[in-house]
Amino acid sequence: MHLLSTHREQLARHPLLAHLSDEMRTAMLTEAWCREYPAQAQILRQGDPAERFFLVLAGKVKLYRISADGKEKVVEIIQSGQSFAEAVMFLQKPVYPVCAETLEAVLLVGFSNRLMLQALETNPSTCLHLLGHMSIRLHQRLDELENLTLQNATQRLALYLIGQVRDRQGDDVELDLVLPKGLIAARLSIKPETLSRAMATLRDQGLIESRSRHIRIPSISRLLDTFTLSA
Amino acid sequence: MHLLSTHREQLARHPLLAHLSDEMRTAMLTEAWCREYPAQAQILRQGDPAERFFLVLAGKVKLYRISADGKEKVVEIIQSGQSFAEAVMFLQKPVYPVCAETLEAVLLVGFSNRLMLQALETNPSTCLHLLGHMSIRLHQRLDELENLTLQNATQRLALYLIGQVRDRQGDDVELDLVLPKGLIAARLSIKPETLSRAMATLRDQGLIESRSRHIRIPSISRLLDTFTLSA
DNA sequence: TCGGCTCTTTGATACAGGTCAATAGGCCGT
DNA sequence: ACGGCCTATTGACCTGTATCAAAGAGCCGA
Repeated sequence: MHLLSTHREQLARHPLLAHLSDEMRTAMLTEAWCREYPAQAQILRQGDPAERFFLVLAGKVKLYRISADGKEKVVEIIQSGQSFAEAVMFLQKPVYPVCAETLEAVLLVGFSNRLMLQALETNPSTCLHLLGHMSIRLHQRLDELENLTLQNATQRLALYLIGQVRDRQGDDVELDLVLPKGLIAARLSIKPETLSRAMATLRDQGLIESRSRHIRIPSISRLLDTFTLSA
Repeated sequence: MHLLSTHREQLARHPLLAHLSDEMRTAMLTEAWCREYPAQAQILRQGDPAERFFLVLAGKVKLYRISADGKEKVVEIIQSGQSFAEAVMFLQKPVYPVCAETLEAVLLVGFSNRLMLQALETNPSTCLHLLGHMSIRLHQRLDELENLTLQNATQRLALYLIGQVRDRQGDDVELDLVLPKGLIAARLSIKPETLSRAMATLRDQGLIESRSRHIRIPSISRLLDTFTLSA
């Protein structure tokens, strides 16, 4: 694998590799491949046999699911530095449960499931890290299920916006959306039109100000209260 | 802990305990408590600090979440023999993410998270089992998310019914619902009224026959086709 | 057997969000 | 600056599910 040294470091620091023995980590790294994808490229398809899990070094990857009747559900947007498909290797019949597609140019590293499983057999500490990792994922999904069933479109948008806030000091906050609105809509399981109307609603209530991608939240707490108090 | 020997066996066979060393398993079992609950009893509340995970020896347990504005979302129904809250111990700040309540008289065993974590540190094989376990859970949640967003009430009911089928030999199948309809509705995130109408729809289309809790599916494949073919 | 429960079904109506269609705004290459 | 293309907004309408209300259907306990 030919990688920039900055990338090598980034990889070695990743929690899934950091706690391996030196030989194991080296083995994983020598066996790994690294590839560049253009924007809108198919990385993997739902149902493909899963032999690798992945780490995004640069760019964004969209994970989505196609239902029997062709509709698409965006499951997650993987940002640079994050890994995905690490949970698949533990299935009896390892098959990717989602499709993956690049949103922009992407630099991707693929690691062998087989080697990783082998490594885990003698490395409880990495096992525990992975368990922690998957536990968090599991709880995120729970949050998401709750949001989908218990909150309406406007509330989901509000939660999304709050989740996007970088530096949380102060109640008045500004932020820039990292994704086009269409994708945000997909992520929230609503249509772009509905997202548009939801933003309008928040704007009308004075809860946000927005000029294209740039958004100001005059008071996060007020925004939160709106639906905490069943409004 | 005072347990019937049948229960002891059931416990020892459980995948999370079966692969522990004998001393570890004994330690877990001596430290565990076992309790009986009446129907409709609160077992644990969302937000409580999590010190144990649980195994249901008899009865059914409802896991649900309460949102900020008081609405309830049923996350899962735990049947006899299943465990729950095993993923919580890996969080930095272990706190139960759901409420748990008995649906009927329940016999419950509670194991120490601390001991289990300790056991895992020296037992990669159990780690791997747990990883497999959580991986399956994670993928179930994914299925559920897809169902919620991509399928309508009738389709969700159809999938639920198919999932309830015990012996899958033959296309013509009969089954008895194990839960009252109100709970099934909650599990599918719909109102009882809507469930009623959904059943009526399936009945009208000749896809099922139903007499109270007892249901016949003349042709599973036809039932599946109904929405696979985007009908 | 009779009330009095809860669970289920059915009907009427309301509302959120989806769908379709038209318009407006950005961004880019020429 | 122009046209073309993609993204975002706005409007009119439709559909699925929730909601409210009432009536049946089971299932006790007296």
